[in-house]
Amino acid sequence: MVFAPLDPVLHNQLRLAIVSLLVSVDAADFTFLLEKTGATRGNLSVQITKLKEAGYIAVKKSFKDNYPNTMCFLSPKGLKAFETYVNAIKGYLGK
Amino acid sequence: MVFAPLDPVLHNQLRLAIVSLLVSVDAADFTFLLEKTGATRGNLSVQITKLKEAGYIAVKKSFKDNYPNTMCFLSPKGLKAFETYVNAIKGYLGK
DNA sequence: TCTTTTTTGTTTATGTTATAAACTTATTTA
DNA sequence: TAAATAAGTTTATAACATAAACAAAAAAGA
Repeated sequence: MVFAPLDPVLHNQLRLAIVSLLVSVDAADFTFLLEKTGATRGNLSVQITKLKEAGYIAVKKSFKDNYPNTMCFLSPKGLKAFETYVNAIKGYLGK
Repeated sequence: MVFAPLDPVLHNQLRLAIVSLLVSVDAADFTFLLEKTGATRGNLSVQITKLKEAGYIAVKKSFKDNYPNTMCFLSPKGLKAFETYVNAIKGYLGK
């Protein structure tokens, strides 16, 4: 048995949840992510920024119904990193 | 889809690897864990202590062939925590 | 026998991270 | 026009992860 390194960007509860959501929905705004993850706004904001800086997601800011709207999209790099992470951590989970 | 909280004791690469190993071998000494995980001695020492403090493993120190020997065993609490963690993180990994 | 190396760890130092609290800016409602 | 709501961002700080430094005893070499 070998323990593959775990991508530190994804080995974080909230960032992993965000990317996991984006894999299935392909686009999600700040409020949606807030509701689905149960995170605080501050934490969500920080982790979105980190995922963006890592190149794992793209972020488009606009206005929707007069309010700011932050839309997140998974990038190919993010998808690949997620798949790699999933395979890596499975090596830790046994059987 | 719901994102269960991830036990912070286990949501760490080295500690997860240690517990993962102990699930299958049921007893492992310091040197064995060192080789299997590829960790540094310092990091391994610290994380063994944390797992012990969490009550997830038991540690027996003795002498073997004139050298100190640190033996680690998974506790029932540790096994349960590991199983809970495995189920929890699977909810993040999709499909 | 003396000193150098090896073995088996622990302790410490420090840069990083995760998170909530505080703050911001604009909008709607009373 | 004041208060409340919406949608985020910035900042402060405690906790964490890790490697480097340290320690103590045993073995090997000279």
